[in-house]
Amino acid sequence: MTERKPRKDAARNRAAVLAAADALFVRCERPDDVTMADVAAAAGVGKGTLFRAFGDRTGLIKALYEARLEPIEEAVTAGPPPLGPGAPPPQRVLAVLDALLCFKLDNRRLALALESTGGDSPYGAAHYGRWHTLLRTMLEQVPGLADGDFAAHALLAAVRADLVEHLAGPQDVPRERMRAQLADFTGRVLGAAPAGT
Amino acid sequence: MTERKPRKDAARNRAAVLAAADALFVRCERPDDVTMADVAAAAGVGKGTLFRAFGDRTGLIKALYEARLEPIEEAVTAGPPPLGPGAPPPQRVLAVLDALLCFKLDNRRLALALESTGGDSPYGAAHYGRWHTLLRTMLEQVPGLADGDFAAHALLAAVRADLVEHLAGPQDVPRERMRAQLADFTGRVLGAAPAGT
DNA sequence: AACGATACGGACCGACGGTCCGCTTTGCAA
DNA sequence: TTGCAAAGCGGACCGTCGGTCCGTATCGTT
Repeated sequence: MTERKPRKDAARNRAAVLAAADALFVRCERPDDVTMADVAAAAGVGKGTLFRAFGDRTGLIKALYEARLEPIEEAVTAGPPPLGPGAPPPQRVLAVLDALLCFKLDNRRLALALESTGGDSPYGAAHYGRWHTLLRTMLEQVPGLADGDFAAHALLAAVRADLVEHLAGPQDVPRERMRAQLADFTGRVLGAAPAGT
Repeated sequence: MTERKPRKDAARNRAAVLAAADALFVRCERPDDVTMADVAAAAGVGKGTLFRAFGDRTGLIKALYEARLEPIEEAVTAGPPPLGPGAPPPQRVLAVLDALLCFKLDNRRLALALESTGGDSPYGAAHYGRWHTLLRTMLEQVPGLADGDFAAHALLAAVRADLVEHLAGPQDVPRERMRAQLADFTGRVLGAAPAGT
């Protein structure tokens, strides 16, 4: 309805901006020494173009983030178990959180940029709602868990970008160790009692 | 050694700034519509004074935060159990996290300001290290918990200011409910098997 | 009283996110 | 091919904010 196909140059510029921003975020130390002017310059584009295409800084970061995240969301909604649907809830929760952790490790700066976008919290972003709903739904199928809603929030908090950055960076915790730690922690939440049914 | 007693007006101004900033942070919607100029004006002081006393914005917020936090740290290090030393680790972990949650509920805007101080993450702040060490130490005495270090980080992440804000604000979760949720979640981490010894 | 040390305060600066508007490009249609 | 309106471009420009600087006022000591 309200769909209007963009002009060719607009599409090209949008892509150029995304690519440039991506590269800049990878190379930067802290996310906010990538300025909008930097991105525009690196993309060979005026600032006006950049802001028209993405609205504001947050919009640009969100667009980048969603683009990177898409394969994972695809794998979760339509891929094979244990990530995809069909796996028993506990295993799938483990798998989803692990995937999320790996994603943040692979996109540290970008995730950091998104979550530390001053002003609005990460909890306003659309994708957060999706992850939370998914986790909550699965957690509610775990017997004995009183409150899936809060548990979902808390588990997601365990893979927040700045925590991951803190551990992977200054603390120098290796990737596999972090994954194991997270899996252990999550396992406890899912039911520390190893016996069952 | 490097201690020099401050001049009387300096001390008075410092106090005025702290009080003014405190009031402004309580009344504000988002932490960054309290500007340094606002604080200076509200305190009846020039910007120069403000920056000389606290270094920068982060310094001011940290000073405020630590001041507010002091009673709780006191209660933890020297008060009666279960918050103070002497309580068995699981109960004390519960008590500490509950105290922390209540603190963030009572100081939402301030905590938010501190943790969203763009640039450096919350993990650089001194008090974070203190809480983490305390929790880790206690968690390591809980049997079956493989990694107290990560668990401590993850539990602290569950009471992060913006999560608390998200739940208490937009989601309108009542205080007591949040406390119960956190306690339940923490209990699971500590050992979901309620039976035992 | 007088004088050095200390602190004050607001004009000033540089940076950044975001806007505006005259000019260029695009793509449709005659 | 040419003409033309709409869509898009880009960089000068703006307001705001954190932070600095330095001439002036205050303190407290002798």
